[in-house]
Amino acid sequence: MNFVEELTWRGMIHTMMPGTEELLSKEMVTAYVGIDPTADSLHIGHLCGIMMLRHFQRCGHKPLALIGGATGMIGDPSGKSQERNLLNEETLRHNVACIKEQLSRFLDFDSNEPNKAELVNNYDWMKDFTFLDFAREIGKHITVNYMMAKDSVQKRLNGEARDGLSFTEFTYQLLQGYDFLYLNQNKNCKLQMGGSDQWGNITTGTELIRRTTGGEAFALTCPLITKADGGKFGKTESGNVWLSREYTSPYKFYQFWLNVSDADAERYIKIFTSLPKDEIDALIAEHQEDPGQRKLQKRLAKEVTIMVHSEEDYNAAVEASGILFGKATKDSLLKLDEATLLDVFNGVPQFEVSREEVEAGIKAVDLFTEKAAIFPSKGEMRKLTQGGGVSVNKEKLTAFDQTLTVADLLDNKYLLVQKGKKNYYLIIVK
RNA sequence: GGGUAGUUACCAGAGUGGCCAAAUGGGGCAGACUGUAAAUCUGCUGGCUUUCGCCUUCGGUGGUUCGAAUCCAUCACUACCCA
Repeated sequence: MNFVEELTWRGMIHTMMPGTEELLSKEMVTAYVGIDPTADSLHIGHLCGIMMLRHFQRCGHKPLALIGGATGMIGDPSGKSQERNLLNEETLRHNVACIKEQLSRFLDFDSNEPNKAELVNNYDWMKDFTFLDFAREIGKHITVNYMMAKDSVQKRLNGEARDGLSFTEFTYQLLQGYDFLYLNQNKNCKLQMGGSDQWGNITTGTELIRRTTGGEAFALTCPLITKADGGKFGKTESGNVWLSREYTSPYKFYQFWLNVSDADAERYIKIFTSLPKDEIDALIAEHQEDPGQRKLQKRLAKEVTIMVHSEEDYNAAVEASGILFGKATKDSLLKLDEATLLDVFNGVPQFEVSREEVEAGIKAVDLFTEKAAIFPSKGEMRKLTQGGGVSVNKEKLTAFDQTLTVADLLDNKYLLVQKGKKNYYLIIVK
């Protein structure tokens, strides 16, 4: 199955420039996807582009990951970004290193194959490019009329929520276009991929290449990942879902995928796993027969967790989920030995308090707001408790100022607090 | 440079001297029901307080007033039109 066929059945093609498929079938092609290094970890919003590169490499082509060290400083006007801060070089270097580490789980950077992946940073070729040179060499090839016609620009100029567009942001598409030109000339890169929101920026690049060097260049975009209920993909109540375990624990990561709705699961498993078509088709059929089993979600969560983290992390997450969401009671918690308990709660936020404070008996409110930052305010905890949303050791808290003592501790050491159904916290008494 | 409109909570958006911690909608969180899903119903959604109440908030600053999101002055920012 060739690259385009692969992406097609996976539902990962939104728009493709005519001629792309022919190009891919006649030679090994180099393609790139851009990534902004605004943090030292990728989040799952980046995953779609990365998966495109991964399939690309598996189909024998050469993937480039472009880190937008320069463009990331400016901010893409498509989407509602604010003016961004300049990243200093040190931060940038750190972020690039971390991102490369993460990318290496998906792409092969180290082989001796001709199609090994490469990482490039546009800061390297933008930093010494002066404004005058840029204006003369790049700017003169593209008309403002052309740039104005872009959707991302039009939206800011005439849309419902028009809020103006600074010159800096307006220039963004040219900078991105120049990246493509540079890679086209220096790396023989002929294809740029990205999310459908990047279409306008990408075509500025192909246009620029056509007008300056007459070279051939193509564009391919994937659909924006959406949720069936219209919410933003990749966000939970605690923010972005990151690939780094520092920001999103493997347990939480696993839970995110497990909680995907039926309506989304079919699309996601095609996009975010490398499972072959017949296997996915079989899973979908099984799932439709008995959706309550959530076979799709479980498999999706398994594949992605193993790919991003590891088999051990996956097993730990499954075990923890079984205990936390199974028919656990206070009794079953008491039966766990300490090692298992700690293992299970590895990915759960933990707080330490001193033994003296609990020995005297402490009100739950004080413990959960002052000693451990489970609730931001007492009022919030009170309201949630009154609504029946707070549990301690799997038993609902009846009053928010209920007094807790040593007798409530598991293993004489731990307190398992539940905020809502899905948010667990472990308090360790030292 | 000139003119016009505007800046209210997470977002959108009402409120034009006291009845305003501020309508309504969306989003978010929680409860019930379920399958850790969706849909539906219910509650909450500035802080402290069991309630009463108190404190902080309507772009910034200063003023008028017994009392200001609301009136005045001034500054800043944004959008649109003209140059």
